[in-house]
Amino acid sequence: MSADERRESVIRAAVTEFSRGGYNGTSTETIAKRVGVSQPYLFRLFPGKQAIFLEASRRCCQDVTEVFRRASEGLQGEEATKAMGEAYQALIADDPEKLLMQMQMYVAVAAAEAAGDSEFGEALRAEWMEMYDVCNLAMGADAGETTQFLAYGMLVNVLVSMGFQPEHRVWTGFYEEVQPK
Amino acid sequence: MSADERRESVIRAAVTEFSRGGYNGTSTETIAKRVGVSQPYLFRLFPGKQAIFLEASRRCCQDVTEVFRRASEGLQGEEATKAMGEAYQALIADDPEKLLMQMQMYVAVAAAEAAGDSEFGEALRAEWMEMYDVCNLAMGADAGETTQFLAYGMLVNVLVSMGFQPEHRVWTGFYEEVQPK
DNA sequence: GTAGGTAGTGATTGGCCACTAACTTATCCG
DNA sequence: CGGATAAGTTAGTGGCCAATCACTACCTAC
Repeated sequence: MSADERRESVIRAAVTEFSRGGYNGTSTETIAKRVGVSQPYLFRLFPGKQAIFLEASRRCCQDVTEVFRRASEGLQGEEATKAMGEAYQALIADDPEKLLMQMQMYVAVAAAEAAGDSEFGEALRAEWMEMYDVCNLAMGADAGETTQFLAYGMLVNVLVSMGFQPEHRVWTGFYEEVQPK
Repeated sequence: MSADERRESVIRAAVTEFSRGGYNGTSTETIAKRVGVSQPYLFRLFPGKQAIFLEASRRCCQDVTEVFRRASEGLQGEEATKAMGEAYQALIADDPEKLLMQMQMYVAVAAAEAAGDSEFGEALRAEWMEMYDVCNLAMGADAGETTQFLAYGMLVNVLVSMGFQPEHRVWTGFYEEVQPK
């Protein structure tokens, strides 16, 4: 297998593992095992652990952005919002990794920033803004709408991370908002 | 100093340190240093590291809940919403720890849940619901309103964690929503 | 066939970290 | 005084983990 192909599979494995354990809670050994490769070899493919995490985060952002882009393709306004919301729900349902990895990314950026490393955060803020802009475009460049849409998305992320089951009363406020009027 | 007083100062130190480094990125040594006590002594005051993290998370939730409770005291509907929003902004401004600790809590619960430990998450879900209920009460038990309020709060948390500066265009959507009309 | 590049491994290392055990001091009370 | 109880320490242990180094196996082109 070529190095590029390996890198690709490392990134995929890293998303899975980091999404569960976070940056500090995931060993490079764990990732290597999932890839089916020796642990030292990861350091040939990437300069270090942080670089792997960065690529995994980036990939995760890009995947979510792509879901939004496709869902909103050719649509506008309320229709786009609805399509994107549903697409995100579907994404979460069969790939909660993506959601958890986002959460891990947020705290990792905070930690890096606190440690004086701004490059890491800068790269991921850029990635995040790409997602923002895709949403914003679909919403007809209405910043208020975009913000609201993302706000609900973030609450979903948090509630899922916290392990609130779908039947829990904490979710009732969503159905009211999404369907009626 | 009595053990109870020490425990109290440990919790406060733990909030500070865990909010920066997260569960796995913060050593008990770091916390002990901040308290001004030897590291092994922490294990006399608490059964283990996770217990310290749990108490720190709990405290953080309670503090935020208390801010909401006080801000909304005697108010209702839109006035309560506004007061709580402003109170939260103020809290973030001079105590970003609280916000970061929340984020750390979310991913820690996800990790614990993934590792098969549901007690930890259950305790923190209960704490979170207390906050939810305080908001919900202030909003006249309108689940839709409550959800929306918390959704914006979560987006704020995420954007601050990600290190977006106040001047960044990502924040424009907020002012539109909060002030005009 | 041999020279060089590419994919990959085994062994190791230095450092950290949660947690334990055993010891020390100090205070309070009869 | 004496002894119990509570606060706190020093020293140590076993385990993990990121990163490095030196090595092997294979392929390709001359």
